[in-house]
Amino acid sequence: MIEYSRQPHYLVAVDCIVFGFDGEHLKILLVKRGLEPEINKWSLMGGFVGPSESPDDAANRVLKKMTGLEGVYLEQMQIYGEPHRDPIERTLSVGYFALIDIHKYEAQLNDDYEAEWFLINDRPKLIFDHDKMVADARKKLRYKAALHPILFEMLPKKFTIPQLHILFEEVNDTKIDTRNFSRKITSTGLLIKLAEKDRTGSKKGAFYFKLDKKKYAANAQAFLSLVPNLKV
Amino acid sequence: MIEYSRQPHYLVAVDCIVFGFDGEHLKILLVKRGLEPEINKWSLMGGFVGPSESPDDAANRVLKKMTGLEGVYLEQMQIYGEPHRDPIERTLSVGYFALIDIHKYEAQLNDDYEAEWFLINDRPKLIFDHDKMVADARKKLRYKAALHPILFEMLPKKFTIPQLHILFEEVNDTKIDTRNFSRKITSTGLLIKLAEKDRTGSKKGAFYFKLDKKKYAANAQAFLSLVPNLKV
DNA sequence: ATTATTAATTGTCTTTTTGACAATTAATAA
DNA sequence: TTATTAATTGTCAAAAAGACAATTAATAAT
Repeated sequence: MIEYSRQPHYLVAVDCIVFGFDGEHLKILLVKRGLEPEINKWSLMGGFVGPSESPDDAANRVLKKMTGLEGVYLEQMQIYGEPHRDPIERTLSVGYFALIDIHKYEAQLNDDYEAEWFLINDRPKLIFDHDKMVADARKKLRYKAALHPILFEMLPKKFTIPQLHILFEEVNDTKIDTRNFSRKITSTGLLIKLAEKDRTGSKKGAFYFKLDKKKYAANAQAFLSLVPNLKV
Repeated sequence: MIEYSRQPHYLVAVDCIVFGFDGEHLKILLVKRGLEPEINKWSLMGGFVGPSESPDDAANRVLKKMTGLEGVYLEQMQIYGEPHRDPIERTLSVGYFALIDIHKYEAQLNDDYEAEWFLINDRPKLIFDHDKMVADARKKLRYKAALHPILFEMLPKKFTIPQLHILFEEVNDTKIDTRNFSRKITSTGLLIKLAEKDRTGSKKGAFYFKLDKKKYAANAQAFLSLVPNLKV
């Protein structure tokens, strides 16, 4: 008969892959680790799950602490639980990916952490199994974004179709036809065209759009097939 | 500065939602819990994660122990980590769902566990948050099965289109047009028609099919849109 | 003032896929 | 030989997808 008391206990942590988009490229937010082992090495932002919080709570707390942001789009990915993934002591980590508007993020000065954005394709080697986590997160982001309208989370409230287009290409690492993309994205009914134009990118300027919040909430779980020739 | 030693440690468990199909209805395999608290109450099959195994290892071990089956289709769902989900001591549980061919399962006599199949829609109340887990698993099964050819895992090696049809209807809790379903499922190229017929269900008999293993392996990650008017 | 330039926006056509719908076929039972 | 039952196959219209290029709105250059 199994008894609770005989069972081993482990540390449980969360690690967050924070994605952002600077208008050109997909980026992730990394921090310099503030504790041994591997102190001062680049790492995902993470922390241990406290006694009175769920892993989801912990992930939100960590994000708040390290980015200053609340109410961030956060999604549980999977658990990383190989016995020796942390060399000091067995620690299971719940991986999350987060999507944030890079412009909202104001670096929080903090003695323990220095956070910095890196191009997803040009980032330093990370500690432990964090490189695997990033790879998994990217895959899952691609999967999810192909079917659900979540990439808006990485754009400002007002955005243009060309911005959205580049973001989709960046996430899926593929070229998408402008005309077909435009048709698809507008046919979702999720976008509301504004009178204002963004004139920073071109002479003609591109119309701003915003999300139809109501329809977005209603369609958050809808499948939308937003990427052509989908193969994941 | 955070130190490992100060951090709290928790029990980590796995719980498996085991789905099966008897030819008519979707079923789940439940066990009578063999330890306090809630001893002898119906529960998902689960167990603690041992010191030298990953959660995936633990889930496979539990399944092997309680069903006698190895190499079962197993998929990590999410972590259940509310602080007080287990009244005795904080335990985080990794939820898995498994798909097995109900006919392969031979009840393993075991002092600690009595396993039994229940109709998914007519099952006893479960302990802790296990009812929530079942609901989540069902949702995820539906989601996954709508896009990936995984339901074959619940059928024998030789199966008929009508069997598959009923299974899809059962999982999605909806009627699917026979003709359209047949067209779609065969157009995947995943099925190989056999010469033999299953004569148990009708006078005419239905041709057996088997999976094209190679194509199945290649398409396991492909999107297939197998369910009409998909809304998840 | 006119023209050149640049990027945003819009449009057409064909092919493929979907969804709605019913007739035919292969066996056994009457 | 006919009735019965479930499996199998077929058609058509609508919608979606994919390939492809012309037009437009602005500014810059002449």
